[in-house]
Amino acid sequence: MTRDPRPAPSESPATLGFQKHVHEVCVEQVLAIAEARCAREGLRLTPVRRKVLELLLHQHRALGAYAILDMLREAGFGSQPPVAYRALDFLAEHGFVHKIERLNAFVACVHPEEAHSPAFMICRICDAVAETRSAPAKGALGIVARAAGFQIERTVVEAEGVCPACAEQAAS
Amino acid sequence: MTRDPRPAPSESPATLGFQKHVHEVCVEQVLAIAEARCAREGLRLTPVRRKVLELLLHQHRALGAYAILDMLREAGFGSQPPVAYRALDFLAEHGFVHKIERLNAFVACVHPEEAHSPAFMICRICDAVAETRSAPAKGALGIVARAAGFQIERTVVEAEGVCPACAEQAAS
DNA sequence: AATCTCCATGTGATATTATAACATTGCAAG
DNA sequence: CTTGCAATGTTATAATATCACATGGAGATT
Repeated sequence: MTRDPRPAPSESPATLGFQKHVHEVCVEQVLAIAEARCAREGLRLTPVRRKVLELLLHQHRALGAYAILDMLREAGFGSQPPVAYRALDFLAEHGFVHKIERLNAFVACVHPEEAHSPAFMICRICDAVAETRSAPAKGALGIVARAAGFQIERTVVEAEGVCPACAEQAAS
Repeated sequence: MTRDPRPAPSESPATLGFQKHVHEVCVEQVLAIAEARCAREGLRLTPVRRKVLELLLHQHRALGAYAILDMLREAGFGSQPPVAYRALDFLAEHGFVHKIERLNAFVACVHPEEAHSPAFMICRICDAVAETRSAPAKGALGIVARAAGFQIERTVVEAEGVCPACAEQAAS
């Protein structure tokens, strides 16, 4: 059993940054942006890669590589781990998806137009993930790093806690 | 082969926050603090747990659970994964060690006197890890989280880059 | 002292996450 | 056309992590 047993974050019109929104629109928009950027930069958004991005966009939550792999198999793609990992590597390398280190899982990026340092809020109850920006290198950490002579190349910023929907449920 | 093939961070009087220091002193100090705190709070710093903490203190770098397990075996303790993971769980739960999510590995905490939100600088060349404090919930992320209604319980802040020693070596 | 209880440890088995290595395919530049 | 190259497919295996159950030891209870 590689499928995730947790409850999906609320209903299908899910949460983005934990707010309601019309889901199909955001999926289409981001896919269009991704395609445009690939065309512009000479990247190849092949069928597997596109499918993986699409699968992740339909969730505002993190999916493990093996959950993705199951879906790829169902969609008729190869069913061995490297198929999923290679697509994820490509997407992550170009900023279309991010890896959530805390969960060993992946989420679609919600603003792939440009490079950025993401930060995440992860609900420990429903696994919903909201992305926001961070600039840790500009803050206290950046000061410490400069003082120590450490050159920051990349940052991982993940906050774990309870999302508004789950907090409300718990209160009731 | 579960041992890490990377070069150790400089010589044995290693780096703490990437600065030189007398290593034996800091090991002893932290062990003493840990023992005092366990006594005060009724926690049991058993032989395995103490050994794991000691092993980690002798490195200012992250060690994987299986590297630790190898050393435990050599020291005559049990050699199955749960032995290492249980000791690490205990130590992490009480803040004596931290897990570096980016590396799936563990470091000893350098100031276990009190609860804190750690932040790390990880050298991608030598795997040295320096710990500092963070207060991400107080900064930009905290503002976003409050606005979204997200309750932060715990944060992961890890910066990856190049430590001063490795930068110098690369330059030469 | 005997027993009970709880927590820690030991151990075997297995689940989950990730990568190595190599064959195959398909497209595009020359 | 064929050569080269990137992507994909597939087999195998490595690395990380947990489950389940047996054993043991220290303090509390009788």
